[in-house]
Amino acid sequence: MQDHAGYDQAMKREPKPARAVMHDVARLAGVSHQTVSRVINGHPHVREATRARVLQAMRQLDYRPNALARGLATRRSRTIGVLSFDADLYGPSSTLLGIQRAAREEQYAISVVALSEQDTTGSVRRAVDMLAEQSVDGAIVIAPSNAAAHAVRDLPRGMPVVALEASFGKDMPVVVVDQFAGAELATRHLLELGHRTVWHVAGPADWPEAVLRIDGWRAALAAAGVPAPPIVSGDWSARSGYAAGRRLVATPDLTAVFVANDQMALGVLHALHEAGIGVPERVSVVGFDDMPEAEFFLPALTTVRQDFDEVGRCGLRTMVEMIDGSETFAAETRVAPSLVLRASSGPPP
Amino acid sequence: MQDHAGYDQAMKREPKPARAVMHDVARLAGVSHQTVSRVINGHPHVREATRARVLQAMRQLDYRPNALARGLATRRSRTIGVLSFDADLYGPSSTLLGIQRAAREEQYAISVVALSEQDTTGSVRRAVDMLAEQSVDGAIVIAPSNAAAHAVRDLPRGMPVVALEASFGKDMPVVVVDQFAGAELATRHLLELGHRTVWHVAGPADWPEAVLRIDGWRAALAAAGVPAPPIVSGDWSARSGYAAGRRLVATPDLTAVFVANDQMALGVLHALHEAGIGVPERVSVVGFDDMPEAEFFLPALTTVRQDFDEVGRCGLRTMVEMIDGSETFAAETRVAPSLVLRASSGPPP
DNA sequence: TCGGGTCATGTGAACGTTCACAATTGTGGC
DNA sequence: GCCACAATTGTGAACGTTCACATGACCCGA
Repeated sequence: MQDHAGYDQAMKREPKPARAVMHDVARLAGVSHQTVSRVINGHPHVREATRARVLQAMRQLDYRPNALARGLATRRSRTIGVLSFDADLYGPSSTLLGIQRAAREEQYAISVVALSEQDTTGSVRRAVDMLAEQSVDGAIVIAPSNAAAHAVRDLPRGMPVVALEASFGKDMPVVVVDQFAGAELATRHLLELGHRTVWHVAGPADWPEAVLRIDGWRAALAAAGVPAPPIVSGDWSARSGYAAGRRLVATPDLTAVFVANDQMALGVLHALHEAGIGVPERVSVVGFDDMPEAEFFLPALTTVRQDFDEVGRCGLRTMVEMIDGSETFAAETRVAPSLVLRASSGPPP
Repeated sequence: MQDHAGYDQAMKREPKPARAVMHDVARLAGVSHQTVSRVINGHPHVREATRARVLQAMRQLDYRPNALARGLATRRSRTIGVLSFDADLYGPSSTLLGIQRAAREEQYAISVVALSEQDTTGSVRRAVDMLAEQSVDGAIVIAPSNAAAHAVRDLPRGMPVVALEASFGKDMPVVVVDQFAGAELATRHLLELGHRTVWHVAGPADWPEAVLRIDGWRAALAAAGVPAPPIVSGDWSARSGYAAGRRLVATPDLTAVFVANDQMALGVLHALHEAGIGVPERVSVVGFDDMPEAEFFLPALTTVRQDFDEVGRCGLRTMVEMIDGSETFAAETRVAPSLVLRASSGPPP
């Protein structure tokens, strides 16, 4: 045994302070490990004096419970997995932030896996496996595009799942901003300003969000008895918005454009400016998202505000409710969008 | 015991498929659990036929190893904690993305805690505690501001830490973009265009990054024998940039501004436009970051490009090296910035 | 004075892995 | 035909919690 001790010491590069465990606390406080456990978990039936002694011992040893061991015993990891697609876009990334903030309040840890459109089925599969192996208590999917739908199917059966900003049928709770209503709002606003029709720069066709915005736009036009002009599509990036804008400037009767997100709207503004077309004097532009920068575009962008932070928070709250087994969680939470009026929209020339 | 079985069944709301564990696989394959473990971890000395049988059994039972149990036994969680401050800014959030991508390649899980400037010492402390309890193998701090320095101190001693985009003294590895050089680059560019002097809109004074950019700007001016004009400060937001811009337009001899980030630069552009000052005809503007939108500002923004994705990747790689105990990890990794020339800078009027 | 309850605490067995150490079998050289 | 040694597999004890019970001590009403 002397030898063994020697070996141990030789192996230790630095004499690590060797984290205190529950048993150490118990010994120091003169109680059993179970009593310590009770104190930690706030069980009743612990005498005040004992509790104090235990807490004192915990402080003295700088004890921190080991979440791994706890998770193993309890079959709850208090960790929620987040599967995030296209996390480089404004929407998904701020939704993620909302989730994180809410998680911290609820004392849940968040394990994020960021996937992108280009990920192969294999890599998505592996990412999902990782979440499963970590035995997360549930998964939140920030999944605007359809690619995510596949990923969801690979999650272990019986694991609670919440979808954000998209719905994959009726088998899981969903938190969404009402895209349809938002698009209507924007389009109606332009029509009410007196524009004869409203053009649309859409997002990728395989994103439910993009489709819903198209639908809302169409509905508003239809309600006004106006035929819908052809759609120009982009990939959400400012660059693609610029490309779309270049195509639009060739349109003779163009006076109003509803762009499916702010970044593309920026590109459109750029293209219009380049073509010497004044905004809003000759063409009005309305965006979608209300990213913080939108207010300082040239001109300041009229846009539809989505409260991503709120979406994230709601998503996490719903998740926690599912985990806690209450049967009362909302099947669908709708966050209302709102129109933010700025300088980029005005009456037609 | 019959009773017990009955109780069990009564408790189960849905008959959950009861995740297979290593022992189940072992039984099905007719080997011991240890052999299964060996197969999973790719140990040598397992007969090919046995390995095949085990793999088959794993597939058949849809077995996934339990990372919690593994972590408990092995004292390695294969999880890295990320402490992110101001994750709503472009820089930190894209750095985070780089970390995540790299982590996935290295098969590490990422546990993120997003903190903001407003977080009280207490809430930061609790966040750090959470990471510690999860027994993360190490922590990466995306910590531009000084507030983070405190948090780092609370991490358990002996836990590997890497700081990104900031340095807290010499006790931990650091990955940074050379802010000083970037600022010099921008300032020199403007001077070389013929501007007599260059004004500066700086970030908050308690951010090392902001200070380094100020230093680089000053150094470039000094090298040209030009006295530095007074600094205008913002908080990185476009709004604060706009406010700074409004103050700048009052300056009579203003011909060139170096703004400490792109979002503030957007605000400055807005203010200049509002005041009827042409860019770059009358005033040149250079930003910092090169966010994707910068190319589509009006006019397209000349800026200093930081490769945040690379910073994140390097940070994670360094972290993994530290965890693996190789003594060869870099104490400081410098990522070089580069100047991106666009339309917002030109010769003075 | 006795039973039946709640309070306060302790004991040992899970949870699902890996680790340290056997134990058993096969292989090649002499 | 025997020995040293490697290859292959198995056994039981960790890892640090919580859970299910068991055990006393105490209190209250009959």
